[in-house]
Amino acid sequence: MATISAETDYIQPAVTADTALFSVRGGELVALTVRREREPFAGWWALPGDYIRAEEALDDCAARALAEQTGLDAIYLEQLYTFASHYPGRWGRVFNVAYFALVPFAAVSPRNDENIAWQALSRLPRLAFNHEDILASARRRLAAKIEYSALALGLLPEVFTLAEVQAVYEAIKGERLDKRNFRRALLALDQLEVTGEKRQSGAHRPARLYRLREPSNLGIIG
Amino acid sequence: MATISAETDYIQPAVTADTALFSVRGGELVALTVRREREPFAGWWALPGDYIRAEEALDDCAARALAEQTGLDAIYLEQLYTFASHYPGRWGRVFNVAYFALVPFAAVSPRNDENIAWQALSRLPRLAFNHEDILASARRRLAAKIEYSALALGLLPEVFTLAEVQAVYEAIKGERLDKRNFRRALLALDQLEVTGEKRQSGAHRPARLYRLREPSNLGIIG
DNA sequence: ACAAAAGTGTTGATTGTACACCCATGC
DNA sequence: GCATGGGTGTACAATCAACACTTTTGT
Repeated sequence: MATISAETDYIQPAVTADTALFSVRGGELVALTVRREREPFAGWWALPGDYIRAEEALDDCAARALAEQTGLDAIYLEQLYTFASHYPGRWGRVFNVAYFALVPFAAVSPRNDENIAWQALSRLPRLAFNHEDILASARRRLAAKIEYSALALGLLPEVFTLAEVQAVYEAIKGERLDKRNFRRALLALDQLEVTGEKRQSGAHRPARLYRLREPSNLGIIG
Repeated sequence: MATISAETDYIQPAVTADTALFSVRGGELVALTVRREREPFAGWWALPGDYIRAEEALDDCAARALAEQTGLDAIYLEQLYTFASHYPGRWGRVFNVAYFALVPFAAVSPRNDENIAWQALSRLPRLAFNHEDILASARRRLAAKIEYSALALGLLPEVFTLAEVQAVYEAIKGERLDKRNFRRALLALDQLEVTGEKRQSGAHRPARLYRLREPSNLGIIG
């Protein structure tokens, strides 16, 4: 490298992994936030995240921060983008490696804590640092990925009705979908199987319950 | 953040931006490498890259390293993935923010230098660090993106024949394409215009020359 | 005249989209 | 018996994939 800068030139920044964790509650897309205790941005809502440890992998750091701060274990975790920020003064240079994660709705709840909250994406409060940008970016990725993967099935509990799946897709895409076309396409993925059970919920015909055939391969379909 | 680690816990790593720069030469997909002068991996081929400067943006760092080390200015540059490596001893923790870039073939040449070389992807030498992984990852991204964007047009010189465009796509996808279907789909993007000129190259009918209509919007089509 | 790449349309298969009614249940 | 969400099929449009011959040039 002919023109590399002098060694003293490169800086010693901090690196964090921060995760945009999505779920669906009551037909709305929601993201998990935790309240910051320390400066900077003490008292603000922020995405769960932490400084990376000395020998830790990035993915492990994201998963650890999530578990420590919220008690949740994501069913899907994927690196999203790295942001470089500069906070003058004692905080200096910070790199945020952003992650994007999903948990099944209603399957597990975060630790009951005033300082942990699901935020509806449609009524998002101001977030610390650049976390609103991270969340927006993660949301675009999620919307893009559900078009060609079975990823959204990761937002579902163990057994579910097809109407629930459709509600998840509608929450993510922000539009209504045709019931017959949706069900046809969904079942064509060949990822669901009927349990044989039904669920009664109101004064109408009970819905068939489904589960994932292979709990593993949510990534790309095919 | 209830359980955040003590401040002394987080580490002070080095951060680099490294770029997988693609082009097409003689119908083959090629990537640019530079020979490293210093340890670690002195003498090995590596992707162009550098440590980030104190107030530099990541994108700027990638572009600067490319310009300084190869004299090239990429027509397209996009962040790809961040890798965390650990090199025991004095090198310590390094984060590589990988970039993915394109330059037109034959449009500009890198500085003439023994220590700069285009490598055919089909005959890639061993690379320093994890740069083979970065290159493989960049190649997957390129292959995925050309399916739904006009990105590959960035690999072309200012004027070009449709056969040349097809050669670029075939090099990236690693398969032969149908001439008629390819041309129909390409022209349907509505990004090309005929120059009126023709290019004679051998004992056969000369080919019409095209250029990009809007040199700007290679990203997503539509 | 022949070799070599340029250029050009049609057809069938697949996929996507729009759309309306009957079913099972609780009250 | 009526209100409620569950469940199903068909027809048309759009897109994709396969395929072969004529044109222009140099030798």
